[in-house]
Amino acid sequence: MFKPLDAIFFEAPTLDLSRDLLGKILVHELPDGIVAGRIVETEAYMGAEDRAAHSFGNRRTKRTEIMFGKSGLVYTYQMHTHTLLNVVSGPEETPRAILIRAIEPVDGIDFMAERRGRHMPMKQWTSGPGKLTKAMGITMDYNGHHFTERPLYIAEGEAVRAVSKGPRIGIGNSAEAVHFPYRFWETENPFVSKFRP
DNA sequence: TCCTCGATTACCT
DNA sequence: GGTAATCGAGGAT
Repeated sequence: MFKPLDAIFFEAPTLDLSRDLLGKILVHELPDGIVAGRIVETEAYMGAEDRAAHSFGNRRTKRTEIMFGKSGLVYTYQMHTHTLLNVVSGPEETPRAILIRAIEPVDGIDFMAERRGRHMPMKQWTSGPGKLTKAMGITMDYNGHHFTERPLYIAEGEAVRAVSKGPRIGIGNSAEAVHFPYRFWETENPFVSKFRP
């Protein structure tokens, strides 16, 4: 059914990879079945030169260590009460990452409905970085896992129709980096996260 | 040790 | 539009 992409896919330059991830399928294989969603929104964090990145100035700590590893690794971290999911990018020692901000549910609809609450409109199940990890059952335990390996991986999907780009969300205290156009999304896809005022 | 704050979300008014 | 939730990372002391 779904098959992990080869590791070479993740070796593209970070901004190219951010765009290439759109349309790909994020898959989580669980004992009870498969949960999968098509990636429709991403944000690039450009490491040493990017004030909004955790690894700005090559800051190397227990938390950011994984970003210095090879491309395609999973970087998860906690934001308040939520888990956020990133794809490590760039060669080793270049601490870049791509935040997966939204997916469009493809498989495991019942599982997602159960986890997000059956009364919530489907549009709101996965339209945000914290929402999609909850919907798909992705936890901090996957930090350091690789996206080419089961049970959590990225597979080929239906190509995007059109791509938009613009400034990233929620990085208000990042000086000049606030304006960098590092957010990518599929134009007019209803599962893209809403801009936060 | 102590303090501040966050790559968010949901619920309140 | 405002804010609580909720806790560890990161920097200051």
